[in-house]
Amino acid sequence: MTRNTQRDHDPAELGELERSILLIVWRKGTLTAEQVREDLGRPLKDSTIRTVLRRLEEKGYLAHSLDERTFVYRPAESRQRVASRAVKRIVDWFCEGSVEALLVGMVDSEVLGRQELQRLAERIAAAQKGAPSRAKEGKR
Amino acid sequence: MTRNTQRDHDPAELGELERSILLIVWRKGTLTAEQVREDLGRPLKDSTIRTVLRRLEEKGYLAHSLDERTFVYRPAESRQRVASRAVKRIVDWFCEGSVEALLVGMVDSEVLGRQELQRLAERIAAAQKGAPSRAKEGKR
DNA sequence: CTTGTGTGTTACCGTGAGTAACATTATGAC
DNA sequence: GTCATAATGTTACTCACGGTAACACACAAG
Repeated sequence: MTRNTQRDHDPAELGELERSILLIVWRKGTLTAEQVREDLGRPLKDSTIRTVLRRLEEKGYLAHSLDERTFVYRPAESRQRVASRAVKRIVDWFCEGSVEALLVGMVDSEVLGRQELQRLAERIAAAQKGAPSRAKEGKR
Repeated sequence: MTRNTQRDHDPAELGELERSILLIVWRKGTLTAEQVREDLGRPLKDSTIRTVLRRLEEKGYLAHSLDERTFVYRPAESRQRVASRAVKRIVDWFCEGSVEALLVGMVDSEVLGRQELQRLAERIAAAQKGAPSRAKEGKR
């Protein structure tokens, strides 16, 4: 009992290779380890790729099914969903839950430009009309 | 040369203890190692606290000055600023830079409620008026 | 039955964070 | 001057995790 507070499988606890591979899977939709290896621009051994894929699946980011006896991996969660959770974590950690404070900070530190903010406002307005009230039903 | 792509000192690369301590410093403003130790609810040795404080300073999150010969720590960066960078990292990693996509995802996964979104839109609108055009000058 | 193509298992290494002991220095009291 | 005290400085151990991969095993095709 030392550093283990509750590290379940929170997002963003990914290494660079893991992230790269996850991105590839998200981009392609479904693919095999071999295809991932080709897509990556790096000279990594086949077993390396498979190890990472397995770990990603263990962590809940990927899922796989069999095609003949070949593993075909698929995302288990959408990119946005994972990103959202990661952001939520950060907001919780550093902003004590206030998304607004976060946004303000983002503008202050130039992470978010005013133009983007502008478009964001428009998008939000549009979304507000486009889908009056749900955010609770299908959850996709 | 293996996993070293460009890990400078990006935010969110913090452990739990580091985060806790950082939060305390942000909350209190300025304090000594001993005060941090008291504020934390955990029975940690004095040297532990100081090691973490030193590491946080090395990473650029804290700064200190001397009061008599005692270190008085202070945040080197605001909570929001750090959070913003962390979010930006995530957006870059997972959303290929699109903040909009992120927001959409956050609503979809119920991380961000529609009400919050509403208020957010208002805030953004207000900010737009409050400070017509800058985001490039003082950077605080 | 051998070969090829996949998967399963296991492991080594480096780094970072948690944790802390031990050494050193400066200062004020005697 | 010396000693105790209160800081800081230095160093280190351990564990978990991620990068990387070798090697073993299984099974289908020829």
